[in-house]
Amino acid sequence: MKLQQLRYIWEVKKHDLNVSATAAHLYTSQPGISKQIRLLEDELGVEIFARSGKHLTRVTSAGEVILERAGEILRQVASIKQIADEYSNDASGRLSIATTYTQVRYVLPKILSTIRERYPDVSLHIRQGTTEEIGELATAGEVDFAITPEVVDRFPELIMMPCYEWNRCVVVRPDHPLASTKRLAFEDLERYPLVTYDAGFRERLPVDSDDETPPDLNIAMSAVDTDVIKTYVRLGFGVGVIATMAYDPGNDDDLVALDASHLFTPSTTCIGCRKGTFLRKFMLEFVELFAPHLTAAVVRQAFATSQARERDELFRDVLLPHR
Amino acid sequence: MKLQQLRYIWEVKKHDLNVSATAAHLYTSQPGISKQIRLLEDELGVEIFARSGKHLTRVTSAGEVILERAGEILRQVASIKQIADEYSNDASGRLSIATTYTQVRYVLPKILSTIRERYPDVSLHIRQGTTEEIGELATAGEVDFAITPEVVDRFPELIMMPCYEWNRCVVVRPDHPLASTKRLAFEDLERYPLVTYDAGFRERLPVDSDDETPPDLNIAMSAVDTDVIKTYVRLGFGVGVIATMAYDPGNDDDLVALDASHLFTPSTTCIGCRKGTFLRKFMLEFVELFAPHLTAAVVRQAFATSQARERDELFRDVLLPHR
DNA sequence: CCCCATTACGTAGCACGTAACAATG
DNA sequence: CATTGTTACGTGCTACGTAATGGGG
Repeated sequence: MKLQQLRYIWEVKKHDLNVSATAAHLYTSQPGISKQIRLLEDELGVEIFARSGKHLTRVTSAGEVILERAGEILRQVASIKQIADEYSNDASGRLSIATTYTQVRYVLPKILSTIRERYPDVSLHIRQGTTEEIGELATAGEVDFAITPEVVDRFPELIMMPCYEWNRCVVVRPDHPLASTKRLAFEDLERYPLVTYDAGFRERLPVDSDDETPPDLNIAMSAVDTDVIKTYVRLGFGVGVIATMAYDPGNDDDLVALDASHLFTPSTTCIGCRKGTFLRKFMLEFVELFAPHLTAAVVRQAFATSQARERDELFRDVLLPHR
Repeated sequence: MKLQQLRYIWEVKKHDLNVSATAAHLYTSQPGISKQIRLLEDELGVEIFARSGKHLTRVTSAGEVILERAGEILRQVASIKQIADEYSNDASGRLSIATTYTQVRYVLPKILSTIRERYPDVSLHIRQGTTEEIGELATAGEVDFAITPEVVDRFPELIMMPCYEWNRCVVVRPDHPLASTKRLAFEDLERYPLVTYDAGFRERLPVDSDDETPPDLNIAMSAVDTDVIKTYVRLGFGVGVIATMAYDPGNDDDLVALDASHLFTPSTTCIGCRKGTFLRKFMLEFVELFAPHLTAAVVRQAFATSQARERDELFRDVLLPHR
């Protein structure tokens, strides 16, 4: 068994069992991959991929389990390289983050600038996606960190750590009837068409209602991207509901922002990464810059705690003094 | 990075940094190992072993972390082979167990005979040791199963499952004053020298005393091996305290056995194996033979539950109908 | 008929073994 | 001086690339 063989089966699966495409992506020949897979299967005495004639049609049941382990091995190999890099040159490396548009656009710039200053030799890689995609990227080990604008617990391989709570605000054109409202009421929002984040992208608007009446909101338009929302608010499509941190007093003063923190339950932004990830110095610094209570010590402790419940307790204790 | 290189550094560490000895054990040349280790270190840009002159003196700090990951990789590789074996020929393979003398001698024979009948092509491997050694063997992945005569929670990598409770009995020669005792009292034991299991081997005798007075027992002799204890009881060294299951009515009728279950708190025998172990069909059958409530479904669920507390609850529920 | 995996074959690289060397205690 | 790791060197294996072959949809 060779590491390359494991890499090959892993990549072939990732490329939907297309060996040619895999070969192209790995800059190698396709017969080479074919051969190595066959050799591995011969050595193990089990087919990993089922073939119909000359096509790989599906992963066998044995293959499923083997691929899982292979993935784990490849991640460990990657982490060994990280470890080596850390000890040979702790100032260079790679930091990859998957998150949402709002984070990239409004929160990360300042933090990543600081990282760039401190670590000019660390290359930064950002990927955007839905909460679901972010979680999957981190689970697959394709990015180091997942930053989600909500608490997610459906990725058991990830250790998610709460960073900060955020609220929503309402943005309207200055000529909109709501523009002069002092304190926004929920009924105000029901009267006008809304423009806000995609349901499912972020969770549906979490309404803060004591009575259990379902909110009768009219979502006229939704987008994944705060700037798109603002644009359509500017065009008069309706009332925008966005994250408070996405209102930029400098650039957005052609819009009126109204606090809506009393209308919606606050959300919690979380940062997380895969269990077993080797955390490099600059990664720990990044996390601490992003959420000052998540010091290296706290993060290490969270990683040492295998039980989600205990981690929750840890974070509760750590967050308290920061509120 | 090659799998062999990882294997080499792992083995060299295991052989106390002696490359020559490692080479001998792996039936390869020692320059080959030296070279591969150097190559790996060059590739990673970090020394894994610190050298003074021509001797490997210690593992570097980077090496510590790397070796940990390397071990994990090697275990995953082994488990891939297990998986392949399971799918290609689920009736042949290897079953290795680390446990104490009493288990090997009095409990396992019947169970292993059944396994041998059902799976004549499965080779069986038993290793004996103290509770500590058993746990370490299983943690290192050198045996599939650890069977301990007590509950141990100091091996976080192991998933330990309770099997059955057992009590102690007292054995004496027929001419001993206690031989005709109807119901043994604790004071009876205090009057005579005792021969029992090594303290530390099994935990010290767990005394069932309502009053908190420390027991005033006179351990005249201790051994790891029940047969040794019996032998010395036969020679008149004193009163033997052994596990009930270790009294064999057929062979031991030259000794008188007295129930002592009311004098000592019962112990719980546990079986466990390393997290992430791929459990073969015959392994699951073995576990179920050993502890009928630990069916394949229960074991799988235990493995799927990462949190020790939740596992405890699971076992509590599963054990109830069996008591 | 195109796409794709397998087979065939040649080559370059490398892992491994033997032998000589160096350093340590 | 014995033990142990490193360097030097030769060889056989094998991974990989190119080219040709064969099956499926």
